[in-house]
Amino acid sequence: MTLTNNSKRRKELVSIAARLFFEQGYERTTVRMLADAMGIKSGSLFHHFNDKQEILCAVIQDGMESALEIAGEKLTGVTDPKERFLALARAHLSTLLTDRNAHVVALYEWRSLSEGSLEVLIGMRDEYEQLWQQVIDDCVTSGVLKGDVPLIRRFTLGALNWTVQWYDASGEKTPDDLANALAELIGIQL
Amino acid sequence: MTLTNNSKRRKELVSIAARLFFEQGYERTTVRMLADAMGIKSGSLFHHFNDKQEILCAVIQDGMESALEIAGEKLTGVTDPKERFLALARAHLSTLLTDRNAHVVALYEWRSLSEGSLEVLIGMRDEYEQLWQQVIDDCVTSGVLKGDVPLIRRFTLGALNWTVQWYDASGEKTPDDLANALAELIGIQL
DNA sequence: GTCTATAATAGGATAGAC
DNA sequence: GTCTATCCTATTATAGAC
Repeated sequence: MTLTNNSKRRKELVSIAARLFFEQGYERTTVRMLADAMGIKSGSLFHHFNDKQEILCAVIQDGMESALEIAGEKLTGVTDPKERFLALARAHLSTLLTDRNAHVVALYEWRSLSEGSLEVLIGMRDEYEQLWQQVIDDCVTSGVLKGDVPLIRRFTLGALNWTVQWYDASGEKTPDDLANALAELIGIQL
Repeated sequence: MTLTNNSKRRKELVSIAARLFFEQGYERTTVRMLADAMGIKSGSLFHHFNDKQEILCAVIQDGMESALEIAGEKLTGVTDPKERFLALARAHLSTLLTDRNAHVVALYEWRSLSEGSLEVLIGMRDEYEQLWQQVIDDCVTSGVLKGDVPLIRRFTLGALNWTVQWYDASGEKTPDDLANALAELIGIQL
């Protein structure tokens, strides 16, 4: 069966596709490039996916799942609002800058998805934003932050998402350093 | 002559291209779509531009020029560090959310440029970032902000650039409102 | 400066053998 | 699950007339 299966093989292929989509963008990546990187011929790709955009959908789904998973892990057992904010920011930068593929694609290639794929993924995106919303809401309620919660969430995520454009993994700063610096910028200090 | 001329006609075409690139992205916009929107046949397009990517280069150059120009205007005569920060943030959001085309393309379609076009444009980008660097440096020097200047610049620009992804022009908030809110979030209040 | 016509190729996708 | 072979269409780009 070909339709949305979850075979181990398919997961490997999705992971390779994530890398290429991250490096060159979805539109500039051809099915032949994908097949090459996967070590198969382009025709064989369509045994695993119905079309090219289904590959993108799988990558983005994977990216959202990891983001949710890592965020959940890092928040577990943390109760202080400031610490929860920091944990979430670190989780976010970790999936963006360390894992470095699927989550980035999930953020930047949204527009290339077909209507159908969108529906499935919007729920996951909302769930992830809801996580941020709650954490920031706690900060505002406890007086750690001041202002409009959705706006703070969007500015924060914007600042974090944009790190993809300039972060140099071979530099001195770790993703955690960046998370700390952003928290400090908006007045969050432990 | 066709090469990088600056005819009025060409400027019109660049402006139309900016709109399409903004709406659908560079790669998904075909030369036929461009020609259609311009009211000419696709063959005629190549009288004005040597190839498709030269159109992108022209759009990005236009975007950077307006950004620099508007920023310069809004900063003129403003001396207080806080006010300069606000003026620059407002200028930035104005070219991103009101003008809404070329500057956005300049930020988001960078990767589709060829090596050659890159060289010309990198200088303009650096100049624009230098403007931000100085304004933020003044804020840090005068004690309005605290922290690493390049990092603050990148977080700030990230938060602002990401507004493109979620801003709703038909909503209640104006671009100026957003600039104020961001300034407030990082502790800048007049 | 724009048109028509068309070249040249790249891209996504399919069919059937192994 | 992969290969070979191939189809079909979309796309960028050119040539020459008006």
